[in-house]
Amino acid sequence: MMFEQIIEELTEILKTRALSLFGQVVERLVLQSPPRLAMGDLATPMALELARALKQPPRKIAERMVDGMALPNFVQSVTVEGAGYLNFRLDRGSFTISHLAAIMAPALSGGERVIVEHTNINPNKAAHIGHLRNAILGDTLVRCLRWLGNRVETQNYIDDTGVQVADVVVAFEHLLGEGVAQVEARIADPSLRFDYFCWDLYSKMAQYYQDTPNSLEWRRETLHRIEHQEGQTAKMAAVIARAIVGQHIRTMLRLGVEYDLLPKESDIITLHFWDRAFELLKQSDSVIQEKEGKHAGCWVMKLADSAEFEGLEEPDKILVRSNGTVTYVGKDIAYQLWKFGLLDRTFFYRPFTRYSDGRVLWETASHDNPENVDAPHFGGAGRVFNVIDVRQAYLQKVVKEGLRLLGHSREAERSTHFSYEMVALTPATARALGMPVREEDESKNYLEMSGRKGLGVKADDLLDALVSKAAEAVRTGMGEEREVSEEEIGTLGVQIAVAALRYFMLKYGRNKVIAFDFGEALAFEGDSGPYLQYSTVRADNIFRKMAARQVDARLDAHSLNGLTIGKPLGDDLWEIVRLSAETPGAVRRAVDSLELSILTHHLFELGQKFNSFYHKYPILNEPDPDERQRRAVCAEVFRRTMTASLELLGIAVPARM
RNA sequence: GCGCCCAUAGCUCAGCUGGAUAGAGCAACAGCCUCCGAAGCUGUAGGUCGCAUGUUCGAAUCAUGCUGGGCGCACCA
Repeated sequence: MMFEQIIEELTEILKTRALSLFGQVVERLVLQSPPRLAMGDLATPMALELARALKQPPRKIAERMVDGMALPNFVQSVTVEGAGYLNFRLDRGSFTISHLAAIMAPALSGGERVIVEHTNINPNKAAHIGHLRNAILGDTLVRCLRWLGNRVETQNYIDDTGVQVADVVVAFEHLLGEGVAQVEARIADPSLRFDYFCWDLYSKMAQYYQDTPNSLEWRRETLHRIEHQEGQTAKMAAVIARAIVGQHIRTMLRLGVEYDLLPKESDIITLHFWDRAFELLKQSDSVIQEKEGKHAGCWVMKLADSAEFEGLEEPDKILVRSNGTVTYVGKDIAYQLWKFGLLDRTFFYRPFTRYSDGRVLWETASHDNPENVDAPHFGGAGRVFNVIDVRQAYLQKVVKEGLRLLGHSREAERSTHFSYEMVALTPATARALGMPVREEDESKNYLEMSGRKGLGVKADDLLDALVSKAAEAVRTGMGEEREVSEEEIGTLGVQIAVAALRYFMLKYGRNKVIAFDFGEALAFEGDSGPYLQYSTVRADNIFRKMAARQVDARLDAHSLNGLTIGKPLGDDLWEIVRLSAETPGAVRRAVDSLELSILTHHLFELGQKFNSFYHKYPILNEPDPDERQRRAVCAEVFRRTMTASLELLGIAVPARM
């Protein structure tokens, strides 16, 4: 935070100076770390920009800027370099000592109420790696937003009345001829992975529809019964959805992903959220019923007038079908209104499960119940992030436009679609999964996963593979002299596997399609989560060894008060401190741009600098106590920064590696 | 057809609101474990930043137009 403050003060000083010396108002001022450390710690090309307006050589302007300039705390000097850059250097010693006391301190809580909706997997089959990208992006965003002081509520929306659930119900009833009791028996059967079973069943059903088009009538009937909560069919849908959601929650928990609330579509229907939203939309004239044409009888939202939707061949979006049923977008508009507290009704709640720390994961309910009184206040946030892949960009725009048409343009502005590209499979991976790859697909870089075809890598399968590989690495890496229990190997294996997976999903820009390849996902070297863990464990080991050898690191709170650095830090040491100081800025930039890869990339750079330092500058064997102290401070800065930052990524620091 | 996204080293990607000599990882090659544990480190090699024009003191970054690829544009979600 200190570094950001210095940047702020310096920016202010420079702007004021430009105004008083040259009468120039500088709107935006670039002030960033120069490309090489020799050029100082912060630099601005502002004189180059001013040169045009002032018709003076940039260096001359720079020299006038510098002459007699007052500098903020910790800024030691300013020089003019290159074509006319202003380069600032920090007082390395005093900065390091002050920085150490405040590394990665979270912002004070009490900020804005924010809802992040993510995961949102159809509860009809096992989660796959595409869902993992969603959940990991969402969860990491949540962690960063909280660290920045926001009060965040995490929602995982459950579409328990949709076509996908209906299709599995159809398969159980018509393909297998089973009823609710038999489905419940399958769920209770410990030898069966119910979500895996449904994965296969769902793709069989899709195939059946294709071979026997008449069977689509089953889907229509089933969908209707589910939506109207009729009989055994609706019961079965609820039973299936609940069991699968439970499994999804367990899968995500393996990665450290937790939620606050599971809003269910069935409750949105039962509690007539849509009816209310529909009234509002009709009142505002933003939806009309078509009397003729191909949409005759439908209620549509007219989008032709909005600049956002310019050029669309079909500028109208159907919200209510001619048979009177509401589309998904309609329900989503109602849900989005509720999130902002703009719908004059709300849910009932009941606990779905309890996490190991006692925190309750709530689900919505359609009726009052004894536990409802204990539920916290949900919804009514000031800002909403919907983590949904880019293919739904158009629908998310429609939802946003719905808010705007209802006069809630502020909320529309504060609705953010956190979009990201899909996870696809390389042809090699698809083949490895036993999927026939068509000849025309062979030359492609990647193939889209398909739930209907059963083509995809299941989340738990990938995790299992990662865990066993990590455990194996622990086992072989430990050597014989060390006693490691199987239990500890298990723990370490999971921690390392999760690090590899979370980092893998975060390190790519969100607009990049990830062509999933087992080899790359299983990599523990180089630009990877385990690399960061390893570097941190190394730092921890240094201090553990120090304690064991009775060497006082002199880094406790008391010693730090009187700590002096002595000689200034050399470049290799200082670079670590400066990168550490830049980390909060990296978190902020990552959240502002929704590019979480900014953070992983920054931390990787920090890790590299540390590993390099680790080899070059031994600490325990350094004879000079002052030099040893300087190096220890550096290692301490690193481990505190990395430990706190890994927490933001949902990555644990293992006890050993 | 219209809209959005992508194109940077052999492969996978960084490159922050335009700024100083375009950087990593993997793969390749050459080194480093009696020395805080080699999941590591050091070095070598590898680039017409898809193409063209333009804006600018300055363009991988901005604008326009191309080329190639992906995704959307359902009374599915």
